[in-house]
Amino acid sequence: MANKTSFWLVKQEPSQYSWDNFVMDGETYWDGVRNYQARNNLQAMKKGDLVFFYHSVTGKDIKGIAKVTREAYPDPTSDDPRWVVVDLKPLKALTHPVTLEEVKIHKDLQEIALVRQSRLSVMPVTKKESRIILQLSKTSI
DNA sequence: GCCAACGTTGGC
DNA sequence: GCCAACGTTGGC
Repeated sequence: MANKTSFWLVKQEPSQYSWDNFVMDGETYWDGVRNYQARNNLQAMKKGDLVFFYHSVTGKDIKGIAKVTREAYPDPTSDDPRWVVVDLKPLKALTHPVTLEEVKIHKDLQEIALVRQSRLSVMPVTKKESRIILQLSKTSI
């Protein structure tokens, strides 16, 4: 993995758009973000960055990793120019999905935005946190 | 189903 | 510009 690669995490309710839907689509634009903080995170994504895909509400676990294939551009589902999307492509399903519970009990994941800011839907993940999540998931990239 | 944590809206 | 009221998200 390139050292400049940043990690992110996006949340989605699987009843609306699950990891399996995403894999079947092959590639998608990440639309519907209507929150400035989440939007700013989308805009900060660079092509090649890696994005954890989290199932909220049902499942509450990190299912897989996606790759940013196109940087932020205006949200085609909105007339409002403030909102943007990025293109994401599935990279790999996690061998072992990492549950919110596992994240919460890990002493080095106490500060992760997923726990601290439960309502944010697009958030940065530090390199250290990413390494731990990958370890917990028994997945290498 | 409840509620905490936020974000947004609108009256002043 | 403040703040109360309201709406939404998401964990429990």
